[in-house]
Amino acid sequence: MTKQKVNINDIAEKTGLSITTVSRVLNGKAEQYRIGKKSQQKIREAAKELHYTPNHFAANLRTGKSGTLALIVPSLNNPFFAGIASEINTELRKLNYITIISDSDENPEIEKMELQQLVARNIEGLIIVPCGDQWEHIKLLHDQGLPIVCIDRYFEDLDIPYVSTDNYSGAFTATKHLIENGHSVITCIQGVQHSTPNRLRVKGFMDAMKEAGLENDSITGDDFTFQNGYLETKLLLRQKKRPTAIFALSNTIAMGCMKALKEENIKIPGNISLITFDDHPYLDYLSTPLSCIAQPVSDISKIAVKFLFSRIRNKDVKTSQVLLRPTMKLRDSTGRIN
Amino acid sequence: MTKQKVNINDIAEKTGLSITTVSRVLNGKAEQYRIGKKSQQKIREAAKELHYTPNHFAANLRTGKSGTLALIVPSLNNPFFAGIASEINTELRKLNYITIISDSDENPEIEKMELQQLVARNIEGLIIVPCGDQWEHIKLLHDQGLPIVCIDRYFEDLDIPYVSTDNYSGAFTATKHLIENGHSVITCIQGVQHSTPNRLRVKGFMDAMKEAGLENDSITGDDFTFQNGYLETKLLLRQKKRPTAIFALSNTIAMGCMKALKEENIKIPGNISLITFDDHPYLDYLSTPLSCIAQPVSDISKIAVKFLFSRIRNKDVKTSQVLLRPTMKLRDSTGRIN
DNA sequence: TATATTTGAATAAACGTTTGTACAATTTTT
DNA sequence: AAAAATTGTACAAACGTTTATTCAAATATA
Repeated sequence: MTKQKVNINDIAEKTGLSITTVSRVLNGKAEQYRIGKKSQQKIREAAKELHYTPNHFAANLRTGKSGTLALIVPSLNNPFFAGIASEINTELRKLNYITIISDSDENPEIEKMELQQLVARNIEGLIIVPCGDQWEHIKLLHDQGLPIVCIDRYFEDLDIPYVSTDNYSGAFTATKHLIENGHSVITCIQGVQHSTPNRLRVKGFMDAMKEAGLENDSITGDDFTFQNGYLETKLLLRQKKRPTAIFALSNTIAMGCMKALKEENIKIPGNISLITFDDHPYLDYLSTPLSCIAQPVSDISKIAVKFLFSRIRNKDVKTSQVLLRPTMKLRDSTGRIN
Repeated sequence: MTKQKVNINDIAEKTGLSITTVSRVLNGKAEQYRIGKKSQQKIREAAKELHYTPNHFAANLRTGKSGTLALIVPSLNNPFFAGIASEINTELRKLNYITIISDSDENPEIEKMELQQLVARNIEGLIIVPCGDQWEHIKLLHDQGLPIVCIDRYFEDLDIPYVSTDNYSGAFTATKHLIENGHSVITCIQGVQHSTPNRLRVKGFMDAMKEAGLENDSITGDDFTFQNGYLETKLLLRQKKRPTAIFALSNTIAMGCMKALKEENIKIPGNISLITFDDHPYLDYLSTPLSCIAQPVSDISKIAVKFLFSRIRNKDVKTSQVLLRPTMKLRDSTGRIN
């Protein structure tokens, strides 16, 4: 209502200089083009006075650069991903980029559509937790030169950079811990089956079992959700041969387990032991503080950003792929059995 | 590397039609401008074949419309805001808008800068949880015609639309519940003091106390954080006259309380009762399941989106401001005292 | 003094769209 | 058969920047 948006032209008029000069000063290229000190000051003052905000659309149309990065996660409702989103968002802001955060809702079709949208918005880079086992659409963008890094979930056989947790070793450690405490009938409740982290966790679990000479056919579940954890645990408890320990492959799954166990009035770790992937502040205050394999969320985020920028700044940097060691946090949910 | 980006011109050339015609067809204005059926089909085919993706920057430069909305929250790390962000993000996607989620880190300066950035990106609307008590920068945009709706926190005296919880009644109810259970020495640990929800919650607390004829000088704290809850509880326990109940004004604060209480080996609700604002799935599984005043997060988000769009579609709709009733969820953390 | 160099700034073309206006060609009406 | 209306499409300007090129004035050099 008051004034229309101020543009570079208004400043040019007000100062009596050309828009070229204004643009250059405002872009910090004053020195490079030897704009006089006085002119510089006049321009800067006018800009401030008129409350000038540059129009990114115009600038980006010209330069092709959008100053925008994207992050796609499978679900912001999962505290693990929310944490990552928060970290990355602040990291990227520091670098003067805006981040568009998208939620694929664990649905590859939505992921593809979002990606389309983002590309149309000329994103300069992408950090993604891919939610399916299809990689073509991602690979395509990568080949076209868009800087991409996968986090958490990734594609082992592609040369797309990634940073994730050493899921295998995490799962192996957790399982071994249970075994060392005398458990031999252990059930693993898994998440999205085809995802790399899930596969490696399951492998870690199985290898640890095998190493101990235990049979390991007890792997169940199919989603990183509360519901999955709840349902599978309910079913588990109806089995003839109940497990003495459960290894939940995520935070959310573990919560579902707890609900089921509570309903059935089964004590942790008295009747059953429980260990989970992913840490969370709440875990410490549960009726039985939950032991877990904690992923280095903050490091993952920071390294992902680093990888992304080395790509952005130098397109033909060689692919970096890294797995970070998780740490086991023992609390009270895993007990000894004889 | 392969092909450069395809534009409307390429399609025009390929079809032998003008870019005007191409543009019109691709924008669904074919009928309006009576473009022949054959031409339409040729254009659509060519677009598909060439993998055309429109350049939003160019389009938006021309139209001034960005197809982008923004959401600013004080902290994505707070599960309450993460939940809201997730909800809103999916709601807005359904409406074919992209959402830029920003985190002001509870810092008004950052909030202002983010807002600047967002405005430069021509956002068409804003949903914000303002983090300070300054409203000028927001009011300014609102007056300039940018559709804005505040959620959770808002400014009572301005005519900016908002949707929030009836914090007063929530706090009143919670306090009354404690009083009815025999508590008379109750401490309220508050969050960001100047924020409207906090003020109203404190008022609700005080009024309930007053109504019961109890003195109510026990209000402490200054931040919606874990640390604040922890520290204040620690201090509280060193007082000569310990409270028998604590009313935490947020989820995060309550977690801090619990940590402190645990450290001091004080049982809930045996030695002290605890009730908090904000619900969370975890609350049910804590050593003592936590009673709370649950905010209707999903409704808040949905209504906010609705308000925003009525503004977007009709600039001079009258301001809507609404307060939603919270519900008290009684679990085990509040006990009777004699 | 004439020429070369430096300093400071402007002109104009692009970026990829959208859209008001114009205008032939065809069909309908008079 | 002439005039009017309809149909289908194109031209060209605009959106707000950035930037390659050009150029005048001031200063230094020969």
